Amino acid sequence: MSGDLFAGIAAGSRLQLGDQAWLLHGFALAAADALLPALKDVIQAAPFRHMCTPGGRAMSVATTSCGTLGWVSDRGGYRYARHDPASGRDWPTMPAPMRELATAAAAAAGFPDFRPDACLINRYRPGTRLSLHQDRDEPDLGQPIVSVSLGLPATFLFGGMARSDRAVRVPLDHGDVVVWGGVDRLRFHGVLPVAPGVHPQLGAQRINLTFRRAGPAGGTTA
DNA sequence: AAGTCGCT
DNA sequence: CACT
Repeated sequence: MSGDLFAGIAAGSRLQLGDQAWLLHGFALAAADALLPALKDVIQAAPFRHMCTPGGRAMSVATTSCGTLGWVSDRGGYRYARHDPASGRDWPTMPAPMRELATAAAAAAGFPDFRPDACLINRYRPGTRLSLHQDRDEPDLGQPIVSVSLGLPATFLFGGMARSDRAVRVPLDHGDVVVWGGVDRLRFHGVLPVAPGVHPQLGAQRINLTFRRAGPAGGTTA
């Protein structure tokens, strides 16, 4: 079973998920303590909310964002917005410890010049999930996606270029980071329903940070 | 009418 | 499966 492939991964090891896709096991563990207070401030300024898909259904996962651009979804589609539609205000600034972690993780995975301007923050309570999808709303697909797992464990699905392609199941724990870009940038991915549990630091939830470059290539969105 | 960062 |  695929779980056996991942069963004995040492902290700090890098596991290749594709030509340009990596699981960096435990990469965020050291940074997590500095990250969590900053994250708490972000969430206070821009609370989690349930967005609707263009199909008109509410996502089970709750989302918010920080950075100069935030990911939003409604009946009109997916897009990046400069303002939080719930408040009309700018998204909270991306805290430096978050940005630096993302840049370091990208570099460790072979993407040395990652400058994220958006961080989508997803909150998974037990039972919630995210079905297979592509991240394709960013203009510069040369920049990777950096995904940081915090709190409860989950099973990440890493698929192919078509939704129907078989997906690899990747167990993710608090502190794990997945990076994908280049030829793997548009691979379908998702998260299986999160199992009930309580994490010592985060309680009954998993929080995923996905860092992206959502503004123009190389440009200074801020 | 193909596709759904959907659900059962 | 049902909805857009």
